[in-house]
Amino acid sequence: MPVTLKDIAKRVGYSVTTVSRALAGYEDVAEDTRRKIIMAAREMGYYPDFTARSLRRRRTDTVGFVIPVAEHYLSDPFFLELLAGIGDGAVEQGFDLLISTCKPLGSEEREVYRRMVRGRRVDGIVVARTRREDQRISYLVGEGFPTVAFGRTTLNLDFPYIDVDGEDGVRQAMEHLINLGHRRIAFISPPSYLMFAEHRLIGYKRALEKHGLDFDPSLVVEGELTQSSGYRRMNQLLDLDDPPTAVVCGNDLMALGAISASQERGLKVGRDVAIVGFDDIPLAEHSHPPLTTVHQPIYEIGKRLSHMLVQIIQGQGLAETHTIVQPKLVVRESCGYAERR
Amino acid sequence: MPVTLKDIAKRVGYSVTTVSRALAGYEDVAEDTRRKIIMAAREMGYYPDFTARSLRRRRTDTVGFVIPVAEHYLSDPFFLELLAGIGDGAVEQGFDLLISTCKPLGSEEREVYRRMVRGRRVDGIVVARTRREDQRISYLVGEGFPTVAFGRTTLNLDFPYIDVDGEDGVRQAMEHLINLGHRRIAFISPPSYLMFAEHRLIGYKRALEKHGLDFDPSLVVEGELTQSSGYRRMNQLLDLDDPPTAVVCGNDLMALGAISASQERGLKVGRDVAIVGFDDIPLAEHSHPPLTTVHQPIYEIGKRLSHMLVQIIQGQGLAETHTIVQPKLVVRESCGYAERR
DNA sequence: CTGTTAGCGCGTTCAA
DNA sequence: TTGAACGCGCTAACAG
Repeated sequence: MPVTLKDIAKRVGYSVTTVSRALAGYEDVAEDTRRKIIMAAREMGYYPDFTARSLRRRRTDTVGFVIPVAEHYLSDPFFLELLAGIGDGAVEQGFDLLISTCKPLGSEEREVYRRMVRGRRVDGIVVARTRREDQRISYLVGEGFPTVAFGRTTLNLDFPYIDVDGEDGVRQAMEHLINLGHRRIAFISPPSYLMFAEHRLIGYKRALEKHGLDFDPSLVVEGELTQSSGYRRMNQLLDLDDPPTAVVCGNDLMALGAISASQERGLKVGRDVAIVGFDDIPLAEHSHPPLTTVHQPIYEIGKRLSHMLVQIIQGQGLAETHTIVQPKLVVRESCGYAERR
Repeated sequence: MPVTLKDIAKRVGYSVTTVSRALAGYEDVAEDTRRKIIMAAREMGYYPDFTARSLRRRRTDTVGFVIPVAEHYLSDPFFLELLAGIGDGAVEQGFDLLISTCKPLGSEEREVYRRMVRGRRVDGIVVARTRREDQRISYLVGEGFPTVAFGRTTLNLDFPYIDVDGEDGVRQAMEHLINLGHRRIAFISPPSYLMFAEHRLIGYKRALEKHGLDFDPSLVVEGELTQSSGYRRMNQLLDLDDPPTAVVCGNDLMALGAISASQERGLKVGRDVAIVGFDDIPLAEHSHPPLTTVHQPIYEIGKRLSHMLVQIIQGQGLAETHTIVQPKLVVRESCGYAERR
């Protein structure tokens, strides 16, 4: 049986109240009494009951995060990094992290969020991979529940977020490819229901426009952020009568798939075809050839989101509620730069 | 303000108790009463308070998992898959998942586990990447806390686990390489404090022995399960006066690093040098060349661990408490098999 | 069938 | 400086 305040009280001969206050560090406890109580607590191995404390304080010191898992299980290192950032950020502030996984879109998802919110399971929620009209956000904001998001939405709602300027990221990638002489550049887009698909696509289009290149719809295909879908989409692009010489991918995983597809056809990536990713997951650096990609500081964003969320939970104002982070193109060899040196 | 049982009771004119029972589906409530109560609850948007319920029932319906993060953040897809498995398995049984991250070994880790256990934060814990003398296990078992592990230990303690037969996995890899004609085979080991490092090393040694090959200590180096450490260790091996022609790596990430290192030196992996990994993370299939590796069903193991844990929590007996899963070599191209066909 | 009584363990009045 | 009383929201034993 776990040791409770009552047990300590009985042992030292003080009331539960006094024990509680002594342990909580209240000033109105005699030094001597406090010492005795703390000693006893230590000896008896007292540890406050989390549940009871939560009920009383009306907060759980826990943040929630629901991982949207598209396939039967997830494999995108993006989430692992984000998770680590959120987790570490939470821990730094004395908060725990409650995780659920759930297929995106659909009623099950709604239920998962309701459970967390209405069951007062957590004090706040981090939403990632925002959607254009994100029902999760509208629900959470509607409930007045502390929420922060990685990404924007098209909703006319004010909520705190951090987002990466995907438009600019893709623009950087495009400029680089265009400078290298590419004219037929394809784009393997993330699923279009995701908000960042739109930003990245805009970056693609703007860059074409700016350099007087035509927009060819057959060069834009939609993938599912997985390697295998990148692989399939790349094959599709290479099957075109007039295939692209360069491809910008919606994330690194798809870029890796695209590399595989190219290599299987005997193309040398970086020479015969240029491939650029987005995210800069740890694998990107170690792929073969190393992947040129747009770096976004996922871990740091996760950590910062946690900090923001905790601030909101604790009723402190936020200095910045809408942060746009500038990503940065990391040039490696998959687009041929290295060979030109 | 959230709606409570009391609010409903006031509205329908019954006692809190009756409302509670009606909602919980007890039989001893008049059909008519139940209907009214359920209607009211629905209209008012009632949702049970998780914390209060936990306090009363003395259980949280939550399982805990502490991710051991060696570097400043984690990047091994292994954990993501395991996490997904544990999470899905938990959800299937109506349990939530509480996550913490923590550097392995050291006092901070002990505190994290104490917090979960003594604070009755969770009902049970999953331990992964067991260590030879795993203090986490001895602590948890000592506390009599529901625990399951992915991996064995050298401790003389009885606790439920699932483990992969790493010895046999490496044996399979070695047999394959030896059959292909390799005689100088290196082993990039996981950190030796990990239990599975030992099993895999034994598999390596036994295979050498069985085929009458000498054990050369300079061919065994210890890595840290990351790509960059695989990269460094591989370089070290290739710098030997008499470098190996084949390398078995302690996990896929290190194998990917080893591939990079080899390629940077102009070696063609699969022809000039054979590389085998362990895990079969999704990336393995898509690396270039595709990685020959020992497959272990990480997601399924995670799920099964969750199921076992919940069974223990609910006081049901376990059919199998010590499960050894047989891994299976997946032959791809990094060891040259494909070129021999 | 329904209500009363009685906590779960903790923290916050308020009075002594 | 300390303690008694009270309640967070829910559930369980018991009585009627």
